Amino acid sequence: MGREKWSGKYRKEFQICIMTALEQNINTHFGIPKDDISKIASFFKPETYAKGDYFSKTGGVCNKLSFVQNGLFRIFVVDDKKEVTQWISTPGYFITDLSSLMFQTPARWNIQALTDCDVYTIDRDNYNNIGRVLPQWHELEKRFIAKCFTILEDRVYTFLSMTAEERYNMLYEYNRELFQQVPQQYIASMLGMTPETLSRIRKKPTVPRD
Amino acid sequence: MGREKWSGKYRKEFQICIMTALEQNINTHFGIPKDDISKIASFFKPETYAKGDYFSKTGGVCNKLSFVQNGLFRIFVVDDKKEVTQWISTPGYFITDLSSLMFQTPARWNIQALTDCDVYTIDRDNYNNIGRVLPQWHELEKRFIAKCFTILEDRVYTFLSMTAEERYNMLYEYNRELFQQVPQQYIASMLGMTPETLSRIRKKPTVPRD
DNA sequence: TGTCTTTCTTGACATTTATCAAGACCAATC
DNA sequence: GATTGGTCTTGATAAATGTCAAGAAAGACA
Repeated sequence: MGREKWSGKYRKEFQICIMTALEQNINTHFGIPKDDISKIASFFKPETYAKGDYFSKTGGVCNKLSFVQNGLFRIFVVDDKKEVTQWISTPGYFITDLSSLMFQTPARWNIQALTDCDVYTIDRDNYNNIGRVLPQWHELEKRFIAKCFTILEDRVYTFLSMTAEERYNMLYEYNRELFQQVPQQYIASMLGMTPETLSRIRKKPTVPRD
Repeated sequence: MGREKWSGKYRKEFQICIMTALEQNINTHFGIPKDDISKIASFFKPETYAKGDYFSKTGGVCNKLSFVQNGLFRIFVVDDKKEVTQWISTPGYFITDLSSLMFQTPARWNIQALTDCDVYTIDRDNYNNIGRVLPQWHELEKRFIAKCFTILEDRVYTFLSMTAEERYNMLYEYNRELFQQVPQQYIASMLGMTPETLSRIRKKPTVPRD
């Protein structure tokens, strides 16, 4: 689906729709009044990425934060000519290179669109200004980042205590659509195994797939 | 060394000394005026833990945040009667069960003193009040947690891209004292390998130890 | 539709790591 | 100074996972 579609009436509807999803997301993470939610959401502007476009590149500076409305992004680094996929972002999640956005340090991750994507974006200037418009902002964001921290703790735990097969099962239960949407080699990398190993795990009759 | 020592003159000196270390730590993380640093530090009260004491237990609620002045804490969970060590906290670091402190949910981790420990502690009530005394607090804490997030990202990356031996080498370079101070089985677990594997890695002539 | 490219699967084999069990070491205690 | 409990090491073996190479399948595109 080409990007030209997003214009005129379509663009308008897209915008309304995405705002709602973004507002919903903000709502579930932060228990705050509707007004404030709209205030926050109003800082975000619609953007599109074509398949293959980079949202962020290692070494550059990432100066935006985006809510993914539609499409998939892959977060990865290139290490000795091997790519290591750290995560795949699906609709409903935010993407950014956190340390780069917050401390203006070089980005640590490549973030690339795996498909055509619709996002809602806030740039650094506006990002730095939310706190003035909405005094609770820093506290809300603190809580949000703390949640992300907790998720990463869980992720570390999976590597400390689970086998490759167990990690596969966990991801499959949590997000089976992913397996139809992205190349398995990326999922394998993100699970800390080779594509061959993932393929073999999925072949086992005892293991769920598709 | 018994805990009775921490009384009278000793207690006083300990307090001054720990404050300095805490203030120094705050200083390196947040570039803020001396006054504010002291203000923050003044919320923290000295405490001691004896070897084996629990700072936090899974299932309970963790309602404090502590700065480790002296001694070691182990963060772990019990999983199918096996213990999984997530991390070992050394002097200069903060300990807490973040999600439990922040959201008052059940603690996810056990945090136990591996040695007699001196810490500086803030309880939940005071923790929730800092923001009123020091308006920038939430932003500072947000940045601090974001740094912790980044460290965890790196930790995930080590599991995605490195062998057991490489992870050992990395930790050994970063903190070789640890190997003299805590049972190797805990370090092995934290590195995602069995004690036997760690022992064999350390036996190799090509690998640094002691 | 056919061609080209990428991704997935499979097999054979190598390597890494885990498991189990026994003994060595070390430090605390009576 | 023997005993005990905990930890570390070592060996034998098994299991899990990685590597390399080839072919199959699936998608992308003209």
